[in-house]
Amino acid sequence: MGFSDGDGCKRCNCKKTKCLKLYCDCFAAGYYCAQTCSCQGCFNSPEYEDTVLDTRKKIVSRDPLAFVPKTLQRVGESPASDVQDINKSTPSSARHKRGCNCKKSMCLKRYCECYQSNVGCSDECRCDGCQNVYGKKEEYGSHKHIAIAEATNDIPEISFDQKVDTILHSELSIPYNMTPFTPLLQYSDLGKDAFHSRFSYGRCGQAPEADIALSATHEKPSILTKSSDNHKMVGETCQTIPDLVSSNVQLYNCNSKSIDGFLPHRHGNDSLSLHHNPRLMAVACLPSQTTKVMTNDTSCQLCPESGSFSSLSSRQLCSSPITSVVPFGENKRPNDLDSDSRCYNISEDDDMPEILKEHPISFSEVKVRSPNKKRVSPPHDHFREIRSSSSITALRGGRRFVLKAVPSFPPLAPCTDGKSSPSKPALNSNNMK
DNA sequence: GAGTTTGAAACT
DNA sequence: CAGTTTCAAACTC
Repeated sequence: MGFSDGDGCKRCNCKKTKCLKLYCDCFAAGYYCAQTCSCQGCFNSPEYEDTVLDTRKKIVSRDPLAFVPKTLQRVGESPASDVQDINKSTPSSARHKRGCNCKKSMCLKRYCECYQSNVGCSDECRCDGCQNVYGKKEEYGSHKHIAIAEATNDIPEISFDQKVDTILHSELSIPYNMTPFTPLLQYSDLGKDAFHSRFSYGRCGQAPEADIALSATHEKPSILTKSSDNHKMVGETCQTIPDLVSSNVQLYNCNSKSIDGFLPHRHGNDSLSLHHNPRLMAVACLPSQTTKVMTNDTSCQLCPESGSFSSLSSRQLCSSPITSVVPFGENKRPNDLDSDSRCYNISEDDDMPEILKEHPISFSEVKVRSPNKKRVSPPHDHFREIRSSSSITALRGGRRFVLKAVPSFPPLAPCTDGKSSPSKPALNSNNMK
């Protein structure tokens, strides 16, 4: 359970776990421990990057959603409304990714993860006597289903684009005041060009940049980092994902050689936005043909109003474990995007790879592993949405959309005062393995 | 600040 | 996979 100081960094007090388990808030949040942590025998520092990475891999192999932000934006509600007053408002449109399991606290204390995240309980919660002031689970259950219905073809007056937008919005919207989150930006050129991109790597507000290059596609991505410190993990991390998750959702940059248009632009110390609003569209893809780009401690938000991605400071974020398939068709049909629209049009992909035309993917292939039987959330509902929305594809020449859930696996973002002291415990492999 | 309670995470 | 243990944060005094 986290506590943080003003700069948004977690502070932990771990004594036994060496800050290498999810008990440790710093570790769980994707941060290295800070000097101000009171932890003992901490291994969660850049010094032990390899150990940290190993541990993270193991945890993710057990629970692909382990490092996913804890709260999700709800369908059909603008996060902007939640942002009006970060300190006072209730992000009523958010919910905890797995729900809580409170028995005694009635979801009225910070023992409750929902309450702690300032979100209401949902029907995914298994809490007893829920009195969550941000919303009792019964209230949210009905709300969600309404929202899902809105995202489907069941409501004929909603346009195709609106439906897509609804889905994208629901998955990408990021309420404030949530768990820090590192977005997973994924890219597929579907066997075409490799691309280069930059992403920032933050230390709770600072953002040393790393250059990465990805090679596509039928293999695990090869990600080269060219950065000053601690960035190797990003590549390693990304490589683990395809093995760990049977499904994923990706951002695609179709036909592009760079995603510069998606580069985060930093405003001040820890506020980022992604400009240039590359046109987005959902495409079909084969899971094996994906390459992933992971950004760091900034999160991307698909802003319905501006039609652009933006990124929020790590402390202000939460996001979904599910991301929509959102390719960047920078050279295609510029008119597809309404200039001021909330919607991203789904384009016909003229140069859609043959393999995609010949091997349509059914939703039966979409699955989300949830090793933690107790609370894996995912995506039943999301996939209901998606499944429903998939009927949309019939409207557009039989295009199939495969939206797969991918666990966010945020690269560690050491706090500004992240530990790098020499007084670290000696690395003992016995402790780590 | 010490002790207790709580529920998530980890383990069996 | 259900039950149990461990853990660290939240809470109380």
